[in-house]
Parts: sequence; C-alpha cells; structure tokens
Amino acid sequence: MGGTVKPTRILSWNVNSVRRRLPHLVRVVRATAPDVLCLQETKVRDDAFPRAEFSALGYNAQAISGQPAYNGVAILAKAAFTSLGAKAWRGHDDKRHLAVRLETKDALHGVELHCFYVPSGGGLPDRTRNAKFDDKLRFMEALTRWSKRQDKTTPRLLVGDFNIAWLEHDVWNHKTARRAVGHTDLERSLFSRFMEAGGWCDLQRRSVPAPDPYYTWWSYRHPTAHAQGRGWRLDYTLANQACLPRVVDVSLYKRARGWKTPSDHAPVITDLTLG
DNA sequence: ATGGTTGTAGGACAA
Repeated sequence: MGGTVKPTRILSWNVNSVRRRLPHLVRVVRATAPDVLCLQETKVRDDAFPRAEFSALGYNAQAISGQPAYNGVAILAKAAFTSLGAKAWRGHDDKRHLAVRLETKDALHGVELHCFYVPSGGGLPDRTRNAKFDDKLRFMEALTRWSKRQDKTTPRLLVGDFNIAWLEHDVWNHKTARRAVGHTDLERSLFSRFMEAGGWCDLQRRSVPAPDPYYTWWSYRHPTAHAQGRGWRLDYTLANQACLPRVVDVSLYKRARGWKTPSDHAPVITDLTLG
C-alpha cells in the first residue's frame, strides 16, 4: 500500500436542528469517522451554535452560517480549511450556502466544497400562486447560472439537501409524487439544466444506477415510511470532472434514520483523495 | 400519501 493516501471522508447531513441532533451526530461521527461535516437545517443563531461540542469531537475548523429557527448551514472539519463564504443566491441572505476550500499538500488546487440547503418550496406546485415555490425555482435558476460560470480546472464538490428528487426512481411513488412539490416535471427539468450547466456528476447514481431505488429522506408524517421503504432522494453529492479522479467512494448512512428521535434525512458520505 | 410528525418557541409556521 506504499504511496496510497488515506481518503478524506466528507459527511453531509440535513440534521433538522443541530442542537436536537447532537447525540445522533456524536454517534454518527463515532461510527463513520468523517474528516469533514457539512450540515443543513442547523436552525440556530451563530452565537448559540454548539461550537465547543464539535471541537471536543476534533472539528476545530468551523464555518457556520445560521439564523433563528430556520435554515442554517455549517461546515466543520478536523483540518484547517479556507473559508470562501456564502453567496447571496437570488438576492437573499437566508443561510442556505457555505463554501470552503479543502487544502491539499501535493495538488496544485485545493478542493472546493459547497454545502447547500435549497428551499423546500411550500405545498402548492404553482409559482404564480405560491411564492415559496417560485423562490425555489429561482434558487435553482441561480444555481444553474452559477454552475455555468465556474471554472473547469478547480476540483469542486457540491453536497447537501437540494429538496428535489430528480429521477423517476428517486421516489417510491413516481406517478403520484409528480403532483407534489419536490418531484414535479418542472423541478426535475430545472435540476437537469443545473446538472448539465455544471457538468456535475451524480455520484450516488454512478454507484447505484436506476432503476434501483435511492432514497435519503423519509417523511416524519408517515411514521412507517422508513420501515416500508417509502422515501425520496433529496440529498446529493455532485462532483465536477476535475474532482472525479479524486472520488473514492460514496455511501449512505441510512441506519441513522432508524434511530430514536431521528432527523428525517440520512447522512451522505463521500470519500475523496485530497493528497 | 391533502394527512400525517417534528422543531423552534412558547403561537404559528416551516418542512
């Protein structure tokens, strides 16, 4: 094994309140030993973020962007990173994005890591009558424009909750889900445009191709959904071409959804060679 | 699967 470099493990998770999910985070960290945590829906102001608890776990590099009660993202790492800040997508500063550069010793470029929490979009899939749905579509359109502008040489990884189940087999009930926000034809086509614009590679579907199901979220509102395998894929790990040679493995830590008082999302793990 | 459960706050929203 001489010369091989241990991969860097990036775990992305919509925790639905970082304070409520601290015990689950500790358990996930012990089980999977990630080097980097990308969290969505932290639901906490920055001055109340449990920084010390993450430092105690070894995550001393901390980029957080939160607000009271809603949204909020964080990137926490064992090794120092360079903060790239947050972009005000579609003109709003609502704490849905953070980016950092993971530094590499041997490589020319570091790896850019982006943590996203795309708006859910409310209940009614009609942008003329539901401002939340319109805002979600605008966010995806902004993401597409941004994707086109990105240089091709920097290795770039996008993780997080995109709140769209892209493919037919990313939901357990495609036929009926097409009428619901999160799986409408319009959202799915916007997601396709976004993917094409960035040349993003869908790492999960590279390892688990359709028609196999792939779900990362199971609704709280139907308590048997997880046990019955009735989920949606809302969480992604996406790499540009320059990042692809670094990708070692992608997995889903699905069992966390089966624990007591779980998040409704499961953690997505990406192993990357940084060195 | 238009009902249901969860989190933040301590009522009504957001998801």
